[in-house]
Amino acid sequence: MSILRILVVDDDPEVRSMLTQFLQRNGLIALPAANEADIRKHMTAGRIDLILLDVMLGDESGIDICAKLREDDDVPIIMVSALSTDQQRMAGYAVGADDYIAKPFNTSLLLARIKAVMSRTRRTASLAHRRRLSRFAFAGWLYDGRSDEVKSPEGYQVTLSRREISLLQALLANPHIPLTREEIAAALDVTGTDGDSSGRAIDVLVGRLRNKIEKDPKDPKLIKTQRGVGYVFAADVEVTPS
Amino acid sequence: MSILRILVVDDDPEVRSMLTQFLQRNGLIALPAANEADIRKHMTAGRIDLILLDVMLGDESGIDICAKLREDDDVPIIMVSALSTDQQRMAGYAVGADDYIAKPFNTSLLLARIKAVMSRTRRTASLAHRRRLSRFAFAGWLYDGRSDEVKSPEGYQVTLSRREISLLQALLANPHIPLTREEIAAALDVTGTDGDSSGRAIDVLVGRLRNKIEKDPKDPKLIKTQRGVGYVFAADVEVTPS
DNA sequence: ATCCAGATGTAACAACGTGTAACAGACCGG
DNA sequence: CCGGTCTGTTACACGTTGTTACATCTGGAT
Repeated sequence: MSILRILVVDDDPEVRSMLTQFLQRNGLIALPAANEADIRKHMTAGRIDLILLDVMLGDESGIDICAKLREDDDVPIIMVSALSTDQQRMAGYAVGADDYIAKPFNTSLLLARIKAVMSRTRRTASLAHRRRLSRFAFAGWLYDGRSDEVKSPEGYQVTLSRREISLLQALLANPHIPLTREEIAAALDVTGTDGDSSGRAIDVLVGRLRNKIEKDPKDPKLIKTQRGVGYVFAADVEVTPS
Repeated sequence: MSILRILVVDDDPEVRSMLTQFLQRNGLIALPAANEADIRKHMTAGRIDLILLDVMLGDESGIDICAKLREDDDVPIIMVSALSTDQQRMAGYAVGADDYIAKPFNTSLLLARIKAVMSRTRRTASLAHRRRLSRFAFAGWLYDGRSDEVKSPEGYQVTLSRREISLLQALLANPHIPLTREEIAAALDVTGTDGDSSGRAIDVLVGRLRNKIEKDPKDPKLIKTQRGVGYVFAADVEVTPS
């Protein structure tokens, strides 16, 4: 079995250096990266077994990068953050992160986590297939994650706005799991608008998506309201390769 | 396409009860166990898809149990602890735990964690099928747990509120068993309101549900009052897949 | 049998949660 | 410039929920 090649992604050079040295001292190959371009370069240049991906990468969002990586790669990803709030974890899981660890971390725990994730990866032989899955079928509808196209049960293509698609993605990634408005907001845009907004934007957005995909928006069957909690995608979701 | 069977292992019966009810309300089959012997019994008796294993089990150590389980089974294990020290996490990962979660839980995160672990192990096609077990027939009424729809003996759909449905679920899950107000409150809402409320909310809620499903709410036949105890669902309940 | 303290039923009310129409501002293309 | 789309904010309507106050019932004590 070959030595694990870990990609360490952090915009802070000191953290990068410390982590790579630590991993190397523990028998792993550690490659530093500061941003998405670095990640792409390393992954093109050679095999990467696992990515330690910081959530805050200066101008870039680790969550966004994770989501993009997931579109075309199944490499295990451990998200790293100084703030491991539940919302962030949900967002990370929503975009396909394998695990989450908070800074400052116990380095021994980090090693244990890395081993656990790699162990799981090996144990799940078909994990690669799951990570490439990006076509979602639900209640006769079809959402293709690559093309961002949505087709109705009758075969019509339905035009959704950027926000509506993001909301649909968040819901499809968590079928039958109630999502709070904060969680939805976090999944929609972690680094963008101020998350402190106490407005009704999510409700309106949900209403707009309902108007487009529900047979009867006044009696929704797909996106149900869970009073006092938020919204839950109530349809079965089948995920297949696109 | 089977429903997830979760084994809840905790020596504290209150925690066990709370967790199993929460999981059941979310469409999972939850089986309680207090110690290793219980675990072995359940795993011998039938399929277990995932184990929520508390670290501290009275005289027994969850870590030790996890290690032993790993010797001959690859069932996914989420370790649970009130103290999520790094040492404990490391020990858990070292003996093969799949994930770790600290009490008290964010229940949405717990569900997300369960889903993530199950997705990784490819043990489930989708969480979408979890409600197939939950159609309840009683006295001509029909409650479909999948759609949360309630039909009267005359075939009319009756609209129940979220709380009314939760109450009905709790009653249907325990036919002919008197439930105290505290038990009903616990079944209704684990993470919400303070359970110490000495108000009359449960009584009012029961009254509201009676108004909707009793032929004569002043002379209830379905939800009977047991004075000094609480309420008992007096009708026979037949549970079938929906 | 009567009495009564405690238990329970319930109407009324206030606060809260959610749906949604209307509007304004930003943005883009013709 | 104008028109169309997207998006969040605002205001209002309506359903839900718990609290409060009072009426009624009940079971045990006398």
